[in-house]
Amino acid sequence: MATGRSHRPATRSRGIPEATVARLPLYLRALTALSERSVPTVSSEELAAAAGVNSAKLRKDFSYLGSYGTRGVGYDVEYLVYQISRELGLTQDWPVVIVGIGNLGAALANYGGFASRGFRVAALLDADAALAGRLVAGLPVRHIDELEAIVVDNQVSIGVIATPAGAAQEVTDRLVNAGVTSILNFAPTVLSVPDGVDVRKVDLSIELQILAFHEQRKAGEGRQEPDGDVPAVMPA
Amino acid sequence: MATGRSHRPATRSRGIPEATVARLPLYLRALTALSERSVPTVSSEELAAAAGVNSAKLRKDFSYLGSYGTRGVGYDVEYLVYQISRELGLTQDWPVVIVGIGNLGAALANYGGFASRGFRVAALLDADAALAGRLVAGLPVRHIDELEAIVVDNQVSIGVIATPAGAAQEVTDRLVNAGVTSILNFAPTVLSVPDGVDVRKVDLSIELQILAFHEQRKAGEGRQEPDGDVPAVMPA
DNA sequence: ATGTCTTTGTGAACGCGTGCACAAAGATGG
DNA sequence: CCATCTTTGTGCACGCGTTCACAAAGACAT
Ligand SMILES: NC(=O)c1ccc[n+]([C@@H]2O[C@H](COP(=O)([O-])OP(=O)(O)OC[C@H]3O[C@@H](n4cnc5c(N)ncnc54)[C@H](O)[C@@H]3O)[C@@H](O)[C@H]2O)c1
Ligand SMILES: NC(=O)c1ccc[n+]([C@@H]2O[C@H](COP(=O)([O-])OP(=O)(O)OC[C@H]3O[C@@H](n4cnc5c(N)ncnc54)[C@H](O)[C@@H]3O)[C@@H](O)[C@H]2O)c1
Repeated sequence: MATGRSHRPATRSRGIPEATVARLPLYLRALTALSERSVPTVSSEELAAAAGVNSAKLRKDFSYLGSYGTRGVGYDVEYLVYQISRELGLTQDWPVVIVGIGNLGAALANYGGFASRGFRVAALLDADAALAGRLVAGLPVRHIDELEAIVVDNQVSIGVIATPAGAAQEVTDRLVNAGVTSILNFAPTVLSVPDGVDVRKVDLSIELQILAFHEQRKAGEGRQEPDGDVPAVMPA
Repeated sequence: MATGRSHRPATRSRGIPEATVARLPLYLRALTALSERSVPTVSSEELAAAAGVNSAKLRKDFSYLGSYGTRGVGYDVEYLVYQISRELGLTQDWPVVIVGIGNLGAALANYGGFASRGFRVAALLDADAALAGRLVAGLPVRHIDELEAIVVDNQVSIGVIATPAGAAQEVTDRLVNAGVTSILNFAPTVLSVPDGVDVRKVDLSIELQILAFHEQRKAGEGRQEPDGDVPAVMPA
């Protein structure tokens, strides 16, 4: 079992900073909207506003991809859509398995934005035998025993985990063993994976707690915390 | 309408760095698990491993909260649970409304991890009149018209948006107008909010695209991109 | 061709976050 | 009371990310 180092030091793959990679999908979404309205070109200022970022940041981000703009005019929308799609690897198909078809897993399976960008749900997996065969979003739920075969046969490299926290590590191990190298984890656990496997997590509970922190600050504005006001428990 | 600057420059509220705030829930989760196993104390090394972070980082994070450790021993688990909870504002109740009770909204409503940490679902709201009154996770779905009254009456300060993208900005405006100052957005749109309102977004599609980017890199290992291989479309 | 005007692409400065490495603090045992 | 051993708390250096500000590039009109 690997130590789950999962924190590569901001890998900067071929010179594209991680922070930039995380924003490319945002730009792509804004550009796609422009494209649908048949807007031919867009300035960094306009596009930045649409994506909710600073325009200098956007220009610098694009500069990592190459010089795709025209001074005095802006960026060609279609061309940029293509370049970003290619950079993100969206010009190819990515088979995905979803494991754990409960409330969340079923919602994910039904999510339209999945297929829209080259992500194809190859299979839905669950340990509950009672679920097996049932159709969710038009796909039959398969039993978890079939995991390895499905991953290998469909060359699945991306797995989505929506099982309870207790099962997440075991599912991860099986996915990784079968050949999956990218995992999107919705279960509230820290996953251990070998080097070379990417894990991203989505954690509702953490997001809410961060909001609560700032909310508390807003409420306590001006009022000074006594700070010595610590009841009861103290360490030996 | 405000410009939706939502990016405060790493606010550093009362000296606690934003990056630290984002990790506190992680520590809290690990500590809670220890607490349930009645472990009295824990070293920074052990806790860091459980939370999947560097131990020096963890110690520095805790140092922002105060000197709660004992050299040669470690940290008192219960005490730390209390301190972090207090810092995050989890010692009080946070009423939350969920807007858009479709696939995702219903899954969120059913999510147990919600109530477990002081977040109480005050109401479920949807525009679909056919849904009104139906029970989801034991709560009746209320019509969106009741939004303002519910927010005011329950002093709701946190809103969760799970509507289609097209409705998200309008829902946001209404929430903010009614007094909500923190928003967790699941719809794939950039939201504009006035200063003082926090927005956090959860975007499945973006996460997948980031994974795809790295996946593509792994696949293309060694093989050099010709880079001049750009078909068809070129800007004038 | 030349000048003007717009917008890109980037050099440079700065601030935040991370991790090493170690001194100081305290526990523990004799 | 002293020595030893463990573990914290932090000074420091470094690298990444952000933003400003501006020179250069190109479009467009005359
Ligand atoms: N529902 C939410 O909104 C939400 C939000 C945030 C996080 N989460 C997390 O997502 C996960 C799923 O949440 P949910 O509400 O859908 O739970 P759920 O109980 O409705 O669904 C879990 C599913 O996983 C299946 N499962 C259990 N063990 C399995 C295994 N070893 N292999 C394959 N499948 C297995 C179960 O049969 C079940 O169908 C949980 O970890 C939860 O904490 C959920
Ligand atoms: N399902 C997922 O896994 C998933 C994942 C990522 C993002 N999202 C996003 O979350 C949102 C919801 O997804 P979903 O799959 O639950 O969609 P859904 O269509 O199942 O549910 C949307 C719900 O919002 C309600 N609604 C529409 N307009 C409204 C309004 N103005 N006010 C209040 N309610 C309104 C609809 O009646 C419906 O019940 C979408 O924006 C989607 O892109 C969903």
